[in-house]
Amino acid sequence: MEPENKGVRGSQLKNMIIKKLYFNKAMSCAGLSELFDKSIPSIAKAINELMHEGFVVEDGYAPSSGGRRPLMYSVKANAMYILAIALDQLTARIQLFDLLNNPVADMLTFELKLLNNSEALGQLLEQINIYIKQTDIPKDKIAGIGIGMPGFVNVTEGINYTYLDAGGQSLTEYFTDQTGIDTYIDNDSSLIALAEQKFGIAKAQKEVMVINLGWGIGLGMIVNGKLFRGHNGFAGELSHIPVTEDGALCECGKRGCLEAEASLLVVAQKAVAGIKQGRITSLKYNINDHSKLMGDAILEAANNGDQFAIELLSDAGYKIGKALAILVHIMNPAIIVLSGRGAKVAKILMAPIQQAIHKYCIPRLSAGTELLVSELGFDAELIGASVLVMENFDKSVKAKVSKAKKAIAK
Amino acid sequence: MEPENKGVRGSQLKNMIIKKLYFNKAMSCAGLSELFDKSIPSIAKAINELMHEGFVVEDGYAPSSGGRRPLMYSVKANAMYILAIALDQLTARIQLFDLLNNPVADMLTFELKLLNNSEALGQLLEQINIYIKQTDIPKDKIAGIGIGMPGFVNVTEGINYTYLDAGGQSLTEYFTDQTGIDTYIDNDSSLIALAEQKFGIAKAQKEVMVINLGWGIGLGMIVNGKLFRGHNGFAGELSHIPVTEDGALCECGKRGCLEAEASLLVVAQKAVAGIKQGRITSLKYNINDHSKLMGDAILEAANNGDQFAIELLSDAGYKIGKALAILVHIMNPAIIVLSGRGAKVAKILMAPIQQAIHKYCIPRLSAGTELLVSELGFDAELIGASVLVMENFDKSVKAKVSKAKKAIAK
DNA sequence: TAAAGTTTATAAAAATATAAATAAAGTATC
DNA sequence: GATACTTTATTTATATTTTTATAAACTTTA
Repeated sequence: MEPENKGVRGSQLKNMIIKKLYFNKAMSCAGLSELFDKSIPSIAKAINELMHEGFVVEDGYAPSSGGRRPLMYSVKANAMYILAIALDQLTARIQLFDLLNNPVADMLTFELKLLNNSEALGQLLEQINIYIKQTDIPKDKIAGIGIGMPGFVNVTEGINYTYLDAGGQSLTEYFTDQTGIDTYIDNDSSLIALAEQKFGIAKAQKEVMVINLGWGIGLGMIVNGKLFRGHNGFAGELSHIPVTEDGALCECGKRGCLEAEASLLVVAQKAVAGIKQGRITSLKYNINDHSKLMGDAILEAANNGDQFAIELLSDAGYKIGKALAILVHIMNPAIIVLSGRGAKVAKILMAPIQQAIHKYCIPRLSAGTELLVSELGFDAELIGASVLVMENFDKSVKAKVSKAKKAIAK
Repeated sequence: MEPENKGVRGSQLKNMIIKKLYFNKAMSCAGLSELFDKSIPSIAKAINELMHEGFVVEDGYAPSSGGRRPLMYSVKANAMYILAIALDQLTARIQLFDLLNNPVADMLTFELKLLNNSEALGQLLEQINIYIKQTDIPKDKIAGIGIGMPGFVNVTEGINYTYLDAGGQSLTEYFTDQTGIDTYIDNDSSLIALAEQKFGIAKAQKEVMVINLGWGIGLGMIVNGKLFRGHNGFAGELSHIPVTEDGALCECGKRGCLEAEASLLVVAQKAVAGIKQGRITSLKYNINDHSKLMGDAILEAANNGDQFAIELLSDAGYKIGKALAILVHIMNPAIIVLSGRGAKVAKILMAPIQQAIHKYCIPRLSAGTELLVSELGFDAELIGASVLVMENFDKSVKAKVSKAKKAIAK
């Protein structure tokens, strides 16, 4: 009876509603009306259509604020699904979520070396297709694929300049073509920041700095409520900020860079050196051990009270705090979140970081910034990948229309 | 015949058009339609009304881009006026502009000491009222008053925490009430940044850092095309970033802060000390000279080739460059603009600043950022104050309506 | 406990914006 | 140099959106 598509305009609003409900759990017509600056009848019409289409469900009445109670609406969890993928240098994780961020299939983890591995791209695609097939969910029910990855990522072009070279071709185009599902990519630290701001400890905050403590030291920046990437997408390069005069030589050629002084990899190297010099510690150094394994061992040992490990991490924490003090001066964030692999020793890091911030910040600035530890932990990047897809959800219709027009023009 | 007010909705679009034409000189119906995502008839209707109301004029045809030439529309220069005010610690400037940023009356400059001067507020108000009366332009023709001032400014509350205390009352409310004209305030460095991005050398750029080289070292940040102020409005606090280990003691209690090492005031003090020690220079040190006068003398001397002055400024420039290197790592700006009082020696500062940026930045980042010198110079703050008013122009109608509603509710 | 004031929801009429058709004024192509 | 194609502008019919009025559900106050 009704036309299949009611034009870009109407479905634009509906997509905006779905997106908002994904992020905000439940809202009333009145609330959405206020938010989008549309009349209540317009919202009510859109909501009714969305209910008929199976995207939205009624979700009970909210408490009254002095008048008639609003009927709340939520997104229907299984209306669509999102495929989230998190890569680090060595491992890939794939996980399908529903619209309430619940996993709807077991997570798939597999080794995927990114550095100098020309087959990585093909391997990842293969695993994605296998994973989707195995979940038995039709592809058109998957709203999109979000991929978080280390390296310098150009989000608009969909290219990673560091890893996963597709011969200059856009990675997003590659995956979109090969899977038939809209794909979006971003830097791992950026996605962790996104996750913390949408569903984590920095929820709804507008100025948030998220530190990704891993083998390197990453920074994801939320500025004015949105991911900030800078002019060329290279913003947040905290790793090469100087924290000591004439310190260790960094790969970049300078001395005293944060990454060369305080990354988990450096801490591990210092641990190995210390053991060789006979430091008493519960850490065992095996000549065959990869320093990345040593890194994990240090986190364990520190949490178990090993003095040497704690000492090393405290030293690293103080230097991180010094860099954060500079960051606070420039950005004046509401919240700094410690996230990533190193978040599990956050309790040990907190004190020296906070101490350095207080020492190196003018009080007015340090007083305005709260230092918090991630609660999402290891899941942050996957959640962030999921968020990335939904962030683009309301844009997709318009983009597709203009894309189609361009294609026709050719 | 026609109703006076055609509702918030229609006039909202018209205000958006006026604002856009103020910033962009001339645009066509088609261009505005694309920009605001409104149909051409809607735009045409609004434009016609604006022409009847005397806000907009036809501005000839633009060259064809392969079809019928678009008829361009511009804002009518004398449709409204803007009162721009620029304060520094010692002096106030008042200037009335038309909508093409042309001065429509002589600039008024007068001494106004901000520090520990409880009468400053009243004096400023008096001069404003005198100035307006003298121009003979009716108040309802003045779109707003924009005031730039040093100190920590809370823009939303309209309060300056450092100067011009109005007993906790909002400065914007004070001036709006006392003059009958909507007033907006902001930090001087922020307004300089705004001016550079709208009408200066960084025009239309989205990621811009503007350095206000004055007695202190200020930073105005344009992020994602908009002024960035941070969570508490304190962002861009470049002055207390460490640039030397164990350097000069700063007012803030730390050592080696940029401001304590490289501000114009410090350079002046170093000059005085150097002369006392017998350095050969064209600079003359009079025991009665205020060090601020010495600062101006140094700028002169350096431009005239005085080696000592150049040496002092080069040293300061290198330290500023060191701080900018950090800024570039974090913000990845497209452009850094040198502006403010010190811009007149920019040619001397450029080399050491650029040198330090190259030395302390990883190449990928320094390559993406251009270092430029302001062309607006001393006018920047006034232009910025004018921009501030127009930035708020499209918001005002809605804000007034909601404000009026609140007032009625009481 | 009744009355008054809020907030939310729905259904009608009224206002507004848009798409489609048409015209006008160019450029590019053969 | 005529024809086809672009881009811009105007008009009209169509579609959408909002206002206004009304009702419903609830809190607060007298």
